[in-house]
Amino acid sequence: MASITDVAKHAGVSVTTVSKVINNYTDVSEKTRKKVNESIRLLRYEPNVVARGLVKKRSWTIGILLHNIMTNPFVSEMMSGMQKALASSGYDLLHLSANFNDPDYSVIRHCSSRNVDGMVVFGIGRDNKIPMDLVKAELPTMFVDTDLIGRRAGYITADNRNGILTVMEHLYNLGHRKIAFVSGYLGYVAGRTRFEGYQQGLRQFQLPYYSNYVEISNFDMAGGYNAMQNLLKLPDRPTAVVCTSDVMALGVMNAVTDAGLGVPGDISVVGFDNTAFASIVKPGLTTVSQNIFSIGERVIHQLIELVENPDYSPPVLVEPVELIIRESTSAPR
Amino acid sequence: MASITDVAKHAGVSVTTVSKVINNYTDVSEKTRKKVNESIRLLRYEPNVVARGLVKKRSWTIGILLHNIMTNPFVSEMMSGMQKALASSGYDLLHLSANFNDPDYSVIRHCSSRNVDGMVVFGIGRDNKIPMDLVKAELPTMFVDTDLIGRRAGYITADNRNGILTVMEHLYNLGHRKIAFVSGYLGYVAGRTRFEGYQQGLRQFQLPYYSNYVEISNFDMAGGYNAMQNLLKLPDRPTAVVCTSDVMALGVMNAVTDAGLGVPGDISVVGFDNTAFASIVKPGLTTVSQNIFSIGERVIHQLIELVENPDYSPPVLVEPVELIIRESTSAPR
DNA sequence: TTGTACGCGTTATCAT
DNA sequence: ATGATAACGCGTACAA
Repeated sequence: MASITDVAKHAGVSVTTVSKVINNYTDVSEKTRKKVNESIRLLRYEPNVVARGLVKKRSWTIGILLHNIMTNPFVSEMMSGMQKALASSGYDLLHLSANFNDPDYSVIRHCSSRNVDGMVVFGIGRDNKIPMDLVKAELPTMFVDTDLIGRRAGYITADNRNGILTVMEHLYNLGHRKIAFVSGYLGYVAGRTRFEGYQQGLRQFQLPYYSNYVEISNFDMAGGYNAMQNLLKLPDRPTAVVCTSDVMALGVMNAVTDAGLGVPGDISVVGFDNTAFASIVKPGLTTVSQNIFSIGERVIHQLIELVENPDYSPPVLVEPVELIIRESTSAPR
Repeated sequence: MASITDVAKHAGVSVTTVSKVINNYTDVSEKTRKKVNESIRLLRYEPNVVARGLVKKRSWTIGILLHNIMTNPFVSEMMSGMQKALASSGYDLLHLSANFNDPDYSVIRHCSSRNVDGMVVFGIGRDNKIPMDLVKAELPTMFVDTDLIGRRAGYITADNRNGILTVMEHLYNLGHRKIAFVSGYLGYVAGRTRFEGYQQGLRQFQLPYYSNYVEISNFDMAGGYNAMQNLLKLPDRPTAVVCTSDVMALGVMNAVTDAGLGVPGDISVVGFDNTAFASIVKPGLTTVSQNIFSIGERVIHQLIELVENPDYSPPVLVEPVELIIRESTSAPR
């Protein structure tokens, strides 16, 4: 690949002049500009980002750290959104290969070694030191689903609270008064805010809070199944179950069916995420749809803004969600 | 972040000596080595990959080009495999932001501008010029599911042919003699080799080939649904349907059910991919499982080998698959 | 065994 | 308007 020197020689000018043309400096005559551009075209020259980065101490690279990719159904959707936002932005996405088990792995060293301009962090909670390291180092960072902010760090998350609130409203309007809540571990923001939505919903509709109606279990089908089995044992069992994920909701539905009961006839079930399952399962699962694609897009837009503008105030973004009503919810018997 | 100069000053040696220590040269005394390493530790020094890359014309970066991420259910699984293989390899994965619509986008320019060491290409077929550009430029490349090879390019794909062949054997042993084939577009290797497996299976068991039993449709649920509707109209309808994807199989199953027939009672249905759906749907879907995680791992291992060894012969890898038997197949009536 | 000098491809500064 | 020169952080041939 031709270098800037080749172009300079070919055009009969200095390297400096070529650089000026590339970077749209004004102090170069139209005539030389044309000549240089012609040489660039002929030699199929492309500036070397690495060399440029060395002097500018930048890389036009957004680093990303993904943990537990496989267990998260949204990775591909989020990446699609990011890909769209990155297209023709001049930035590429650098998937950092981190060994999360290595105790002396340092994101900061990794990033500065590669001159990474900004970071996206997804699936890594506060229990890990990485987020705080990023915040302290004041490297431009956007967290997804981790409510951490700093001088150069913001975050984005779906509007979990309102999502569950809408679910509660939907169920209340159908006539449900005995509504249970099935969730995975509450340590992450997503879980916590969804639980808050549940509690707020109860208050709003003046329903009592029964701790027996709250089941914290594994964040998968089996977790949902077990949780529902417990709920079915209750003397005054709920007529509706709100789950914090579609997979848990599937487990719940199976438990209901296996107990000889029907969904939604005996018990209404609601999921969260609107994964592909939700529309395929029978009965179709009422659930909350988060626009992950949009989250991916916005993360990148915000991050680039943060990178390029030192005074940009790190945003806290809450992405709206939407209730998708299908067949798994109806009025109670 | 401290630079190599800082370390040299701190240790009271020249920059060269520090460099030699970093790169494990033998011509440095144990004493100075210790001294230098101590300084490195104290200053939390990390060599700058960008500067190093400028000198060595490398980047310790594997570029990846993903097209249509969202429509492919395997991205996250493959990326997990790649992530595992990349951990502690020293390489990071650079997700190239390509504008596929831009006619004068050039992978080669993009790669050489960033000194990308090798490329992984996934979801981009021969109808695009990108793969051939890579082959011609002799940039170390591994294609996934695109059977293209070159002096520095190889590919990896699941053993689609044997996968379908195993399915045919399974159905034949159950007693099926009228076996239909439902597939998406046959332009890609995956589709083509699966079709070859179907044909080979027919020959192997001395079954006739009926073109009416072959339905090419859209690669989604609706496609499967429509295909099955056509098959149901046949005077001598099949007793088993082999699909080239789980989603198409779901569509097929729905069409069977909607026609008042049963799976597997009236018609056995087989999918491909063993996506999460397969085990959740009722009846559970008999399908072929590809080990995408392993494909991801192997792609990276091979590519790194290719990058670091100029004489390494580009591999053609076929990843074994496994038949997962569930409830959607049984002996015909 | 250690260090000097140069080059990698680019941009910034300053002189012309 | 143009160019010579230094610098970015590092690797290496060669000299000492």
